[in-house]
Amino acid sequence: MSTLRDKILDTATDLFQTRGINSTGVDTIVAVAGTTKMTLYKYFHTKEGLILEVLNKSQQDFQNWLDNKLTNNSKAPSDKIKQLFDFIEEWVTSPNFLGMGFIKASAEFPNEENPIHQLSSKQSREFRQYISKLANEAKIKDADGLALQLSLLFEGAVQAEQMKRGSGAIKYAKKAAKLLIDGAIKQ
Amino acid sequence: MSTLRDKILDTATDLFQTRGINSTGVDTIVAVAGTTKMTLYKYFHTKEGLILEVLNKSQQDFQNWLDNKLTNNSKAPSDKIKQLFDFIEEWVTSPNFLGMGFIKASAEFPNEENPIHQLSSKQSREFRQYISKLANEAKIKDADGLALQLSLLFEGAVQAEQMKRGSGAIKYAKKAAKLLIDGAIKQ
DNA sequence: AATATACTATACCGTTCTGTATAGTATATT
DNA sequence: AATATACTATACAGAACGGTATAGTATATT
Repeated sequence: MSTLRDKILDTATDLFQTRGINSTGVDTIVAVAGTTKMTLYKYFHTKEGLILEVLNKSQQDFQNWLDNKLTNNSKAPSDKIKQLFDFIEEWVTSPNFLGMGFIKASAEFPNEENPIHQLSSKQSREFRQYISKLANEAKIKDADGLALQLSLLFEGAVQAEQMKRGSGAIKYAKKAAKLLIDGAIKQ
Repeated sequence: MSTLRDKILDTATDLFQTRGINSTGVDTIVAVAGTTKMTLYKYFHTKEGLILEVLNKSQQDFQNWLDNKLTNNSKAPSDKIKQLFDFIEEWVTSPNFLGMGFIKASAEFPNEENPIHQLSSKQSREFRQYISKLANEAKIKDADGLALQLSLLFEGAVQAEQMKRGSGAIKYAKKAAKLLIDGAIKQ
């Protein structure tokens, strides 16, 4: 596997997050990555293809990181859903945090017919299903309902943090999540 | 007051929401509005100026609409915060709903130094303060905390609806909001 | 020594972008 | 009749956009 391909992917990921996708030209990407357009277009047939790969890799990285955190720290199977927002807080408050790819992408490509919007929407749905799985393992009755609510808190908190770094929104999202989870367990 | 200026403003608002801000050129705006670039640049000195005015007007319209709804329907002063998500639901599920301007704009202009990002951030903060005022009038102790949590639910639900129209997310946001409000009142 | 692979360098194509310059029309005011 | 105002029509400047064509280099494989 070429290391240049990864370099382009990583550079694009960073630039898309910090400058926006539409505001980042391929000339900028190759200049920062230290390569040329010919190489970029060898690995990624179009800019749209590159964007889709960036989104996929970002989401995979996040999901893998979160799943490892939860797996390595939970004793009982019902611990995971309770610890979820602890690790989300860790992720959001990390100095490396640049935002959530699919949230920004869906805003830049608002048309539901657009492949980038569709991928974003799919990733959001899959993340919600992941939370739903955690809720099910914790024997929560309305697992899907709780998962949807937690995902709203999550996306709201990420949105708040994207607007103003260090907003502290995640602290309150965590509190709200605890209340909702406790309420759902007692049912 | 010129009617053409308003026509340009309305057209830009619609196009920015449906196609994205960066993806909408001024040529498209004037073509759809049925005028010319000379007229657009007479009223708005730059595209950035137009964007800022579009965001301001959108937010004013939304806030006015919401405030009228709440004022005309609340008997006791504490009713407003309880009815908040009823009207948010009405707004989100309306066929005219195209998303929240400042949420999309902040994603398209992620740099916190950017004037458009800064306006978006300010609008989000002001909306949270508005909710905070409602919570205070309802004699809720941690009014700011509750307002922040409700704003996270709000932005999360809007985000969800922007990703997939008819997601039904607002129903669950409403339930969660009721739980959080009741919890905050009992304290 | 010959060949394949990976990559660089550079120039270019056609299009779109924001913004302006120039000239002309239609309508209302004085 | 003269003038101001609002607007249209069109062409263009200068830059940036995505994407390609051509030629050449450096390295490893056979």
